[in-house]
Amino acid sequence: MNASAKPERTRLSAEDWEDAALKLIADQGVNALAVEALARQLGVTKGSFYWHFRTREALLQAALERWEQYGEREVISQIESMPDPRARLPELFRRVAHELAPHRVYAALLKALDHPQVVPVMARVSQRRMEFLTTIYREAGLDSQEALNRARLTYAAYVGFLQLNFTLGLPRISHDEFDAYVEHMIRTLTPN
Amino acid sequence: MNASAKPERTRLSAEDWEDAALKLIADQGVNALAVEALARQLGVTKGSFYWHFRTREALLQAALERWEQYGEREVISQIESMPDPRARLPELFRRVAHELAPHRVYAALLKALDHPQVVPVMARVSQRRMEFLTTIYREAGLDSQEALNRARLTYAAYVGFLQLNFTLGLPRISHDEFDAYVEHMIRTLTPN
DNA sequence: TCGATACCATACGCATGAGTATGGATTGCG
DNA sequence: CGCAATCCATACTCATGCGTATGGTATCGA
Repeated sequence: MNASAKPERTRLSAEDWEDAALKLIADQGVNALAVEALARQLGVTKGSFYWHFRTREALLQAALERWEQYGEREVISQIESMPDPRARLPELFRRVAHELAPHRVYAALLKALDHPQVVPVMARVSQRRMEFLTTIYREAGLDSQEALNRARLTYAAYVGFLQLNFTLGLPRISHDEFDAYVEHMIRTLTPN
Repeated sequence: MNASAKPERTRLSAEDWEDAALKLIADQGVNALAVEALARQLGVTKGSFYWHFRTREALLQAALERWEQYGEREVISQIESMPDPRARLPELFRRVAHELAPHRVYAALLKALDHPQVVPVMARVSQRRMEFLTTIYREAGLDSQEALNRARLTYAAYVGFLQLNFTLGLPRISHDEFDAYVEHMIRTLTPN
């Protein structure tokens, strides 16, 4: 998918606009999603945009749905295929911690939870991830209630971390220190 | 301070505008901070505003500084005065959990971390709170490194919780279930 | 009481960004 | 080749929201 990134001077499709929109959202947030700005970045004008989309709102909607679909998927299935349930949590934590790039859109959308269009998307995505986490905690030995609460705690820590490090650049943590933090988190949040 | 909320028809001061601004920020976020909207809400027009402030930016700056000063303060000193260090963490968690109203501004500012004016404020506030948490963890028996990481984890969980429940309304948790969650969090994050 | 200062209303200018109208260029296809 | 679609540029309109100019009203001290 997407054969032309920027240099090729072929004509654009709706998907190109959606990809560019997601890129811009990841970089500058949902508020910065302006059609004329996007057009400049793509080397065209508004005239092009309004052929592919009826409105700016429609672009945002399409981009969000695109992100929701082709979002994670792989990570979940790979983790689920691991034989030892107790080994899944550490593996999940380390993976997510070391692949922060794909989470930049999520972090940006987190800051736009007042926007009516992003709320339902974030609600669905967060809900799915929470359920996944709860299942893993159950398989790791926690009872139903404990697993749910631990999943809430874990996911909150994940969300909070994104906020505090991506956008806000708290005392720019070093690479080694970050690894130590991840291991600390694993020890603290993994059952026994 | 502030003798007239809305009904009294006395004339306004700069502080009235700042309070109204903070209220609006807590309700609708930083983006919604418009001077004509604020003026309508206060029953006056722009003409009033631009007598007290040179620009919209100046108002935001003043409101942020006001919030940073008269923000928390009390909680920290009260917790610090508790004799038993091990009892401080549970008490802190329960207090924060049950007084979420004062944290609405913080939650709103969290969603505006792309705004250059709020970043330094949030950096300072978060930094202070983190250091406070780290100290408490040390006094509770953790060594330096562990205390810092545990503080990071705890504060991230706090921040994430604000996002997931204030703005996003994840499966609207019940009151009893919320208490259970808080107790679970205390058991999980408090040393031994 | 009366003038100076503090506070506010009205009426502007001006920039930005969404959306429309319309015509030109390019491509696939018969 | 040639004619439809498809894709894009240019040139507008329109609403919003910041900031300014200027004049009016209230309030307080001398």
